[in-house]
Amino acid sequence: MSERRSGEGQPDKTLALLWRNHRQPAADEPADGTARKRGAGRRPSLNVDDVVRAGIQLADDQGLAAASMGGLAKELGVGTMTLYTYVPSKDELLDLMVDQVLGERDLPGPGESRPEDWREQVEVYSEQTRAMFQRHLWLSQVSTIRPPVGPGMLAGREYLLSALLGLGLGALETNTAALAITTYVDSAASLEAESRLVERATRQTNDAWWYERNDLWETYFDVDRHPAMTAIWHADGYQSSTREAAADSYRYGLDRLLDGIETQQAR
Amino acid sequence: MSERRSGEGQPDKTLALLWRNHRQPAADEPADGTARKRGAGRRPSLNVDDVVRAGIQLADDQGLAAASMGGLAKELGVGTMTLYTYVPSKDELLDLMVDQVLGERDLPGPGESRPEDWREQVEVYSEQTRAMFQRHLWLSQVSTIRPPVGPGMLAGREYLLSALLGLGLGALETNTAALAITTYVDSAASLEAESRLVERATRQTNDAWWYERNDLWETYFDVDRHPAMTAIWHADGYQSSTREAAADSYRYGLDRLLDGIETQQAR
DNA sequence: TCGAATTCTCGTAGGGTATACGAGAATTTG
DNA sequence: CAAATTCTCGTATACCCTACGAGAATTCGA
Repeated sequence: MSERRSGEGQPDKTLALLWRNHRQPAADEPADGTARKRGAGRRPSLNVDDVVRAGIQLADDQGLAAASMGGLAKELGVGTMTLYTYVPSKDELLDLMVDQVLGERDLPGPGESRPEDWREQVEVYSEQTRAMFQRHLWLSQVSTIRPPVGPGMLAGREYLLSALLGLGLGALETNTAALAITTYVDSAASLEAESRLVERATRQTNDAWWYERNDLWETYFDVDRHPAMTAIWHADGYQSSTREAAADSYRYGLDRLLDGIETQQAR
Repeated sequence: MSERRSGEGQPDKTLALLWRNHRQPAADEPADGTARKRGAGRRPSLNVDDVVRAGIQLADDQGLAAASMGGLAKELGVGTMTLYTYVPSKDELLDLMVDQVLGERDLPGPGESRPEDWREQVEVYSEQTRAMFQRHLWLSQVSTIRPPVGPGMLAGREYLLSALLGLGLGALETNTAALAITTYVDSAASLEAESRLVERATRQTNDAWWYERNDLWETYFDVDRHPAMTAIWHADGYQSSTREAAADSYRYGLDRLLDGIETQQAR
């Protein structure tokens, strides 16, 4: 791996793989990387979808680290290097896995029925994205800086933009708002998933982890240096459950963000 | 490493290391893990701060992967295992590095001068945090689910809470709002840093990366399935620079989030 | 029917990672 | 000048990804 998920190879091949099940290129060329002339030569024992599916399954069940090329090959009952017949590299496989699960979100396409209120439409995006992260906790460990530009990712972007278009904000502001919302929603959902992952890996709840550090407050905490925290503490501002606090702050932040965007409408 | 940064060891030792330069425990016990009785025995050639400083430096210059125990030891001119005299594990070293840079943010403490407007105070937090991520890009690769509970982290939390206290929102809502703000600010700053990191590692700007994928639009993009994206495109809603788009959306999202929180005040 | 061409299969080898263990070196104390 | 104490660090283990190239399977053309 270069450093971590670059997608360096040839972009053409990568795109062909990502869009392999959306036969758009009407040209007679087989677009390569997905369809072969099926003539001479040994028959393949797998196909790309098999590998992607198995990768997702393994990462779901045993964590992203278990979805190594070696582990995956063992799972599929082939030699490690055989996988490279179907997928050019581990990075590209990860791209395929990510776009696959992005596409599994149940978001209405153009023309399909959806809530009337734009805020409720954004809620749908938020809930579907959170659910996706919960189903596939390993997503929280994957960089999204250079996302797989496949059908799954594009469908998500399309839906969110379509939800905001009704606000009549102007093209540039609509796009900016959509970026801000995805930054918030995707990041918060990712943190939620990462939290569960850590709990699973350490076999310790985050509440228990904090509890273990309780003598911090007696031994090291200096009340004079932390008057605000002390005030909140005495006013019962801290919730007992880390998970609930995170969920509440997520909902609160999203609602306030949408409040703010709504106000721009009347500007 | 267990899986990724857990902080499993004994919490007492970990806390003693984190707070090693804040001599609070007035008891005669040397709190262990940081101070020794300095009697018999070979003299140490380093101390904890040396190791932490060198770790930060190396991660800044060559990336987090280069700051391995082996690489760090070479840098310091000692054997790899020597480092374990000063630091119990790689995970704990990372905690120390993180708390160190968290503490480097220039945030006014209690009683120190600061802007009057609460929004400007939040801006200070935002800008200082962004600058920190830019100085130490590797922070974007470190999990914050179980942060180092040291002086640096606590100072940041204290400052943000103190900025929000003036709003008079009630203890619980104040805390929830602070969590929402850190989620947004820290995540966005982290994404910004990660973006630069990827550009550095691949020696390719993100704009160039997108440009390489331009024939997506001709070859695979289906206008009928993506009317909203198409509309935004035709209305010049897309910016040419990825970096600028991210910066704009960051500022926009933070402003709208604070708008929304401000409205709650009058409720 | 039988090369030739094509395509898939996968063992080996190389350069990384963190850290448990235990022997040896350095220093002070009695 | 031993004994006690503390720091130093080589070795060994078990992973990771993937370049390379030899071998196996299959079909096509003559």
